[in-house]
Amino acid sequence: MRIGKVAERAGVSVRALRYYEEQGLVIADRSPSGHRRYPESAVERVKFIQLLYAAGLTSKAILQILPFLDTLVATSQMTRRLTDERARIRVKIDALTRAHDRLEELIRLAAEYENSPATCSASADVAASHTSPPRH
Amino acid sequence: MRIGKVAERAGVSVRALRYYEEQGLVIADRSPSGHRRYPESAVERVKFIQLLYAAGLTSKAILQILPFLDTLVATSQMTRRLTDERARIRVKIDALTRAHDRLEELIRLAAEYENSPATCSASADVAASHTSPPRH
DNA sequence: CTTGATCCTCACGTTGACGTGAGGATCTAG
DNA sequence: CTAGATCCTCACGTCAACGTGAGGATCAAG
Repeated sequence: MRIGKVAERAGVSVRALRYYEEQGLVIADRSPSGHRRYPESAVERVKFIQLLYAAGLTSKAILQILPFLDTLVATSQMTRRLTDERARIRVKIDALTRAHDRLEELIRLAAEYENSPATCSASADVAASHTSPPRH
Repeated sequence: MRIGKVAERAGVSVRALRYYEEQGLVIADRSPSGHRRYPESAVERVKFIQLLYAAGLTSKAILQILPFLDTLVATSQMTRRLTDERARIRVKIDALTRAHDRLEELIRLAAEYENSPATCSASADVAASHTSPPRH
């Protein structure tokens, strides 16, 4: 498959695919004229790479993990990498969840304000609290 | 309070605080000699800013939201900003969760391999699947 | 009064995952 | 066989949230 088709089917840019090759994430052989040729499996591989990028992994970290997809051989080091990244993702999910909940709290306040703009100033302390439960 | 103390208590660098001021996120008045003076409330404010940064918001986006913390006046535009950012965070949580689950799947495979390296090649298709459930 | 800690303002450096032409070769449909 | 689509390789640009000195003023304690 040519690079444009892979890009389209995987939902990334052509430039991104060249970058992935540069980083060693995807290997493409070449046609006699030098054009990249990808196997069908490249599409799923790129989607997986995108998944990890979206989770905040760096290309170096992805490069450490990809061999497992190819060989399914799990050294203890590979297992540790996988669990380490999973842990990192968990931490991020927790941080995002805290931010989400905090925004939700503010949105509730905003809704209260819309219902009765004049009588909401008593809730001002809630906006300043960070983790503590309501202390009225 | 001086900048060093705020940095320490909020868990950020002095440079970060200067940057926040540059972005209009935190206002500090100055001593006659030009040193920044922060109110106590600055610590919580900076922690809130950090929370939003950690959730992937840009300083511009945070700048749009901060006035609500100060005034607790919710225009319809403000409410929309809050809900928009909450939605964006949700999307990120979902993406992270997908990556997390995928890694978990791989970790299970790795564990299987460790238990019986020779008999696991039959699971090779699992590593290539993306969203589909086990189809044995 | 002095000294070490803390603060100030420029202003350039860093990092990662690409974007964006420049300039040119190759492919493919009609 | 020709033209438009697609591809190639450099190689510099981007953006955001700071890091990192340089060079100098200010503060707090003894």
